[in-house]
This record gives sequence, C-alpha cells and structure tokens, in this order.
Amino acid sequence: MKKEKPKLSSFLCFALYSTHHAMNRVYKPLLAEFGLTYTQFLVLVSLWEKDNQLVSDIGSTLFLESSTLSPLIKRLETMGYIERKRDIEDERKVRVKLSKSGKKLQTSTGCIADGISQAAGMKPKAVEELTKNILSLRDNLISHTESNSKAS
Amino acid sequence: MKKEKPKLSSFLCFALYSTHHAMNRVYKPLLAEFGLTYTQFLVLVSLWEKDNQLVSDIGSTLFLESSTLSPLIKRLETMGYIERKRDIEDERKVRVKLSKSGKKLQTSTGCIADGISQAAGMKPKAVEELTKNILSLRDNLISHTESNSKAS
DNA sequence: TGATATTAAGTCGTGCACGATATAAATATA
DNA sequence: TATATTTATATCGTGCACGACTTAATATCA
Repeated sequence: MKKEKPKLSSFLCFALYSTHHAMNRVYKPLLAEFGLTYTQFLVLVSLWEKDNQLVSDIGSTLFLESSTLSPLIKRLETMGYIERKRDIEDERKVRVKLSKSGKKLQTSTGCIADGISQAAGMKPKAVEELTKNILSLRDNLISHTESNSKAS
Repeated sequence: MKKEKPKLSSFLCFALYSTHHAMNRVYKPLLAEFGLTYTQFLVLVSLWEKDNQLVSDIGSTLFLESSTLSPLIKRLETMGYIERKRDIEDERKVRVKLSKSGKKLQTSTGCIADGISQAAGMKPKAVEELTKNILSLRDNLISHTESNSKAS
C-alpha cells in the first residue's frame, strides 16, 4: 500500500551534487581573475600549507589521481605559479614548488575566503559543524569503497 | 602575531568537493551496470518523480543548462530509456517521457539507494539532518550568485 | 501587417576530472 | 647480469558542464 517515493530533494547525494555546483559557481568568477580553476586553487592551497610536495602527496591530500594532477600542475607551471623538478635521489618523483608569484598569490586570494563565507550566509560555528559532518560522511564513503575494492 | 593559516581540511568548500567525488565513486560502479552516469541517473529520478517534463523543467530541478541536458537526454533516448517529443501547442518545447524500459529501470535501480545509505554509514535521522543543512547552504549560495548577477 | 523581441532547445568549442593504460625509473629476484 | 615487479608520473579517450551562438516558434506592438 505504501508507495516508496523518495523525492529527489531528499537525496543526500543530490544535495551534495547540486551544492558542490553552486559553490563552484560562486568560486568561478572570483578565481577567474587569477586564471585559476577551483581544483588548481586547491593545489595551491595545499602547497601554501606545505611547499615542495610530491605529486602523489598532493594527490592524497586532495583525493585526486596523477592523471588529473599532471596536466593541471603543468598548467600551473605554464602560468608561472609553481615549478616542477625531478627529485635527485629518486628520479621517478617530481617535486612541486611554489614560485615567487605563486607565493604572492596567497595574499591576493586571501579575500576570496571572505567572499565565500559571506555567500554561504552561515555562522562560523555552523560552518564548522557542517564541515565536520560532511567530512565524516566522506570518510565513511571512502572506507566503504576501499573495503569493497579489496573484497573483489 | 596571529598567523592566519586556514587548513584545507577546514574548508567547507573542500569538504563538499571531496565528498561529492567520494559519493560519485560509490555510485559509478553501481550505475555502470545500467550504462548510466550519475547525471543521467538524476534525470531519470526526476522523471520517475514526474513524467513528461520539459527540458527546461528538468534543468530547473537539477540546476543544469539545456546545453548540458540536450546531449545527455539524447544519450538516454539512444539507450531507449526515454522518448522526446515536441509539444503540440508550442513546438519550441520538447517533452521528455519515460519509455517502458525507463520505467522498469526504477525498480531495478531501487537497490542502489540502499547501497548508498549503507556506504554512508549514517542513521536515517542524521542523513535527513545533514541533507537539510547542505540544501540550506545551497540555497544561500544560489541566492547570493543571483543577487550578484543582477547587480552587475 | 510587418518588424522586433522573447523564449526553448540544440549546436559547437573549450576545459576539467576521471579511469585505464603506458612509460620510465628504481628495486627485487634469479 | 638479465628479467620481473613495483612505484611515480604521464598520456589518452570519455563524459560532464559551461558560454556563445543558432534555429525556430511565439509574442508584442507600432
């Protein structure tokens, strides 16, 4: 008798999907001034946190494959924000370092975060709480896919 | 004295970004059995909720442009899940209708939602709460971009 | 009526992110 | 020393999402 009818708007996955897009649409014009995409920006953020990382380090921070990062990092190099250099000890490794202009970019993009949190229209406490909950969901999903791929 | 150093993991936007990807990685193999991408699946979900919609209706539900939907819907038509037909009264409009196999797909994909909620590893109540919070963030972001584009 | 504007969908070209696969170097093994 | 395996990165092909433009139907109004 009871008809199962989960509304699209009640899908957690769709909430994530559409909100991710909405966030991107806020970021896009702000980052466009620096010629950056959102993912490129993330790579820079991770380098601002810790410079001179391997491609694989950045990948594990951002959950991205080298197939995604390699061309992306190359674009950042072309733009002059970073430099790539083979590791001397192990030449398979490529170290990614911020250039001068890449370091300067941190201050010039500093205002972006303010713009975002303004657009989010949430209290800092609520942002913190929501972030925490989303991250815990992510960790669940990841541990699930990992345990599944091992099982197969 | 105080050094501003917002960690990447504390970025709400990065939480969204990476969790969206994690979610996609769970969905992908499940939907691959039916030859569907996640976005194609969303179009079908919206049609299961309400059949015989215009392309623009689907777009406003999913927050997607017709330039994104047109080729996507055409693929769904090629796969035989939906049918496209010009509106009789206004021939500019295209109505999208589920085919028989498209309707059947609703039951066969029914188990996917279970797989997802299992992967999410959260109590229904917590899922509901989190979804609500994410959606309210999305609405804030959207109203912000809209008011901005009006202003310019 | 005819000129113009608006609306709906589609086309085209661009760039991103991804998985699968390849390359190339380092390391292990025989 | 020759071969195989592992590891780090890069390449390739696909689909998504977008903006700019086109086509076609309808609406408005001088």
